[in-house]
Amino acid sequence: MQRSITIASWNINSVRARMPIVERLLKEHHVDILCLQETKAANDVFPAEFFRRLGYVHQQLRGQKMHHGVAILSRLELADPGSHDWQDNGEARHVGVRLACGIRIENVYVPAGGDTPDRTLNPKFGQKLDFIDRMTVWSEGLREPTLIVGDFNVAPLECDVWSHKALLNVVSHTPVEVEALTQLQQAHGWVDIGRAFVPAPERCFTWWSYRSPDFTKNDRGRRLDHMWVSPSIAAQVSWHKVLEPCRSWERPSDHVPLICELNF
DNA sequence: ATGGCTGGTAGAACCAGA
Repeated sequence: MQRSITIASWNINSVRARMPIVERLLKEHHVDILCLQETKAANDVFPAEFFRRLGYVHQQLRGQKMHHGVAILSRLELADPGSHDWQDNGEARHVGVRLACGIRIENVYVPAGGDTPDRTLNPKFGQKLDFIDRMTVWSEGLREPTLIVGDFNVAPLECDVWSHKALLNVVSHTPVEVEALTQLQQAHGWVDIGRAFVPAPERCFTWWSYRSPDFTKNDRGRRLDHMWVSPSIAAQVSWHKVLEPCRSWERPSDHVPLICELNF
């Protein structure tokens, strides 16, 4: 068995629109397992053969037409695939697998939550909070060593956004979302790999809006994407990076990849 | 100046993202 495994996570914002830069990521970085979110492709139009040719012959696809969709592409064998419906409406937002070493990989796309941070005015915001609450209940019962990655759509710390004050009432950084994510983290003692390797208050954004003509100019980023690991295997994570340069690649996603290595 | 853009799908003065 391999002594180490490299795992990447990327909200790709349409896998079919990003095939050149996905290929670039996989060729420039040693990635054993790639977790994608927002693939925007039903399974029958997912570019499975493209990934097979790159060596990612083990695949777990959880797609749907138009929106959402997640996938795990792997050079290593994947076992016991599963999918939680934490949204409770059938949307394709989670897929999980077990690796031969016994560790589970869970790949999640938490809903964005709409514009208004009030569940009485905006049902999508309530769905987001309920989604996180269902993940919390799941985490409370979790016994297997697990790495959970994905677009959590919450920037929890003050230093996880370009301006804490400006974003306090903006969905992704509101106190109620941060509280829900904190409860989720505590339910399993999840270790935030991002902040373990880039300690607060160091800048660590993973998303920049498309709306700015030059995202580097004002640097109005947020840390929405995360990798969390069970406390029992936290010491096995040897390094972690946020691949910020990918935001400047041609025809980019608005999110950048996260990558970490697990040792045995 | 948190939408100024981007994608999918339809063929929209659409929807969604966050």
